[in-house]
Amino acid sequence: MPRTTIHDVAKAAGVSAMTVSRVLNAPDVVAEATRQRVRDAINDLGFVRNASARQLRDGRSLAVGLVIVDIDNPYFAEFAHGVEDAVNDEGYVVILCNSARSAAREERHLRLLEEQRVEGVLIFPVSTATPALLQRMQRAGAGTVLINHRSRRKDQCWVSVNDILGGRLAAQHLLDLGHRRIGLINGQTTVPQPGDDPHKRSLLSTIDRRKGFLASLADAGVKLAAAHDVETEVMGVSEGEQAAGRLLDRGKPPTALFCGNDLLAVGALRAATARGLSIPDDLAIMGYDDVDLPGLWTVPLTSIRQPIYDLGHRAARLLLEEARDGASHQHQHILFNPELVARESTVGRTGGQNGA
Amino acid sequence: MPRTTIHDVAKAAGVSAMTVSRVLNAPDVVAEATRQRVRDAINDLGFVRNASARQLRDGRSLAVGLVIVDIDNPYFAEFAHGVEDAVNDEGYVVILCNSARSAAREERHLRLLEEQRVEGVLIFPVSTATPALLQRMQRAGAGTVLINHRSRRKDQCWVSVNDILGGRLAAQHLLDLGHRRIGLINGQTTVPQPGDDPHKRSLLSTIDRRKGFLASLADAGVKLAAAHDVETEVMGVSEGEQAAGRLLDRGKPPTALFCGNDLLAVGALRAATARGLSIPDDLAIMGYDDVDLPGLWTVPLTSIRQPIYDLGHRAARLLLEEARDGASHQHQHILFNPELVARESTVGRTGGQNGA
DNA sequence: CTGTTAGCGCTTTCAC
DNA sequence: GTGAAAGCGCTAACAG
Repeated sequence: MPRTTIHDVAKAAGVSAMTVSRVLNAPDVVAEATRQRVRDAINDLGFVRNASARQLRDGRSLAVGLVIVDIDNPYFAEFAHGVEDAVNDEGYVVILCNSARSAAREERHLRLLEEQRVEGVLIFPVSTATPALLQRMQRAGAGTVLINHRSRRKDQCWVSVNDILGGRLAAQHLLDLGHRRIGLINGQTTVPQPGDDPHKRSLLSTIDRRKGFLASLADAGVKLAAAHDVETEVMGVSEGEQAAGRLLDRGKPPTALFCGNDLLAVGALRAATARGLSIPDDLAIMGYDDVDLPGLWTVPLTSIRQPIYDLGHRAARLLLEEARDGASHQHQHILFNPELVARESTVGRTGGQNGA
Repeated sequence: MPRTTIHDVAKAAGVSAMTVSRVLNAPDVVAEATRQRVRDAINDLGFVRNASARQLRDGRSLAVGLVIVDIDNPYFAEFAHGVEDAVNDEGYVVILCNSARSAAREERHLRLLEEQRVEGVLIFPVSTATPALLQRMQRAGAGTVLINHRSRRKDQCWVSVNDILGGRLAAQHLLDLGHRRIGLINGQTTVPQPGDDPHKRSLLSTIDRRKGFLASLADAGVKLAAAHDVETEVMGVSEGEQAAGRLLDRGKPPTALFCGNDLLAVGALRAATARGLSIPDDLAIMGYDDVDLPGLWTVPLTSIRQPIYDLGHRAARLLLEEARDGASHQHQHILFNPELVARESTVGRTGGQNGA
């Protein structure tokens, strides 16, 4: 059952293919009567135009690629949501690629996207080879926007959240509450080297959160004790629980704990609760990301909120802009500011000024 | 900066375009020396073949569409994960569409997918107009697989989870524990009518869970009191909390509660805890879906697990199969079985046989 | 083993 | 206002 083409429609309406094309793309230049006849034929035959053919004709593709790191992480779902909304408004379609932190998968995906001649690529880069691959696509006219990976190069757009500021906000909040013995549980923060196994590389955001946190402590003349400074390989609940346990079972435990993401913080809450500590009186705990954790109702968690949906939405618009501007495009670097959301896990039941 | 084409490569390697094409698609039929020369040229020029052109040539598209209902729901993320893995293995790409429960968006997405000439569509249908749209795509050779929507029609593939069985498992579990006064908190279960506002329509899965639950109670000669049978418009935590509150504050509250999904169950846990009830001694609570709720550590929740990733993986493979078979395809209807995961919220600290 | 021809469905350009 | 021709990049079918 072959597809109806523009020529079938033309024949049915007694016009040329060109006229049908015009009805589709510039209806106003076609005479009213003709236009109606063509429209009827389109409906009768159930004609749907072929994107491949249009694309082949004029290069553009009406699709953008989105390469994320972990599809099961709600963070990326929310980001994807923002992207989808933004590009659909413009009639584009999103090709979803889950790199799953594998450099090999990421490269394969990029090749597929390149074959598809997508208008652009939004990517949370994993592999160190990625920027080079992206450059080829850029030269061919595609847009590229890196997310949460402030590239050293000035020749690419990126959109990111100011994690240094986020780290500062966290430290400042705990300092304001009077804490002076503050612990840190975070992911690994060795500076990534080009040769590193991508699976093991530290995320820039993790490094920056620590950096901002330490800077604010230093400003206040407060020291982070080595014993209160723990890093975990994976930033999950059980790792947070173990790390907090080690930290709490030592001589002089901290009175407050900043965790590099919310899952670590949940683990810490769990360890503290298991030890009979009262939150936040014995130990204040805060996280980062402000992820929605529907199960977490016993102790609402103070966190640093990132505007994730907005990040996705803005990045997608930037991408389309770049793809349209072509060579004349000025690469942009957009930095979103995170904000503190104070809840019971640090301020107790009384003072939830920002609580949700 | 125009793209390198197969002809540029041909010229550089001193062969015809056809030979380049063969190196790409059937390397063995090309002489070793020629093959190598062509490969070198491909690398030197950074050639990447154009999917639109191939597609236009032979109809096939190397892309499938995935239309989901709520991208922020982890359920769909896990499903998408399964789909992505399955189709990537075959060199396909996933076009992600978030209908957000809007019939209008869904229809628009389907049109875009049709224009893209995707090989097939995986869809959690929302609009009642959808089956008809899908039929046109089927006639044009695309595969279509409906998820969790056992179509009455035999002319479409579907993949689904046996929610009636799930409801039975839940009831049986609570009955086995000796409960006879059992409550139900569920989403709305009015049978959907074609004319209904899609936003208000009950999900088939919600209806089936109830159906199975009631059937097992009936088999055991146990009645569901009207006062213990509550439906909420939205299946979220706060709705569950309210519903459970109403149910618990009445005369003779149930000793066990089955909730139509895990979020409702979390709300119920919350309401019960707020009233000083001990779980599961004063009240046993169970949910459905077995979603991963990282924040929920105080009372691990008994639930009914759906093989969501597998569902996505299987559905995607079925889709590709259908697209390849063409007219000779036998439509398949696959029903997965859910399983009980017993945890503390019903069996207490001792007997977590399946606990995670 | 390799090359030539033709055409997939659409739209830009130029004519009428 | 409308039509005819040409070509986007690729590959099946048929030579050689």
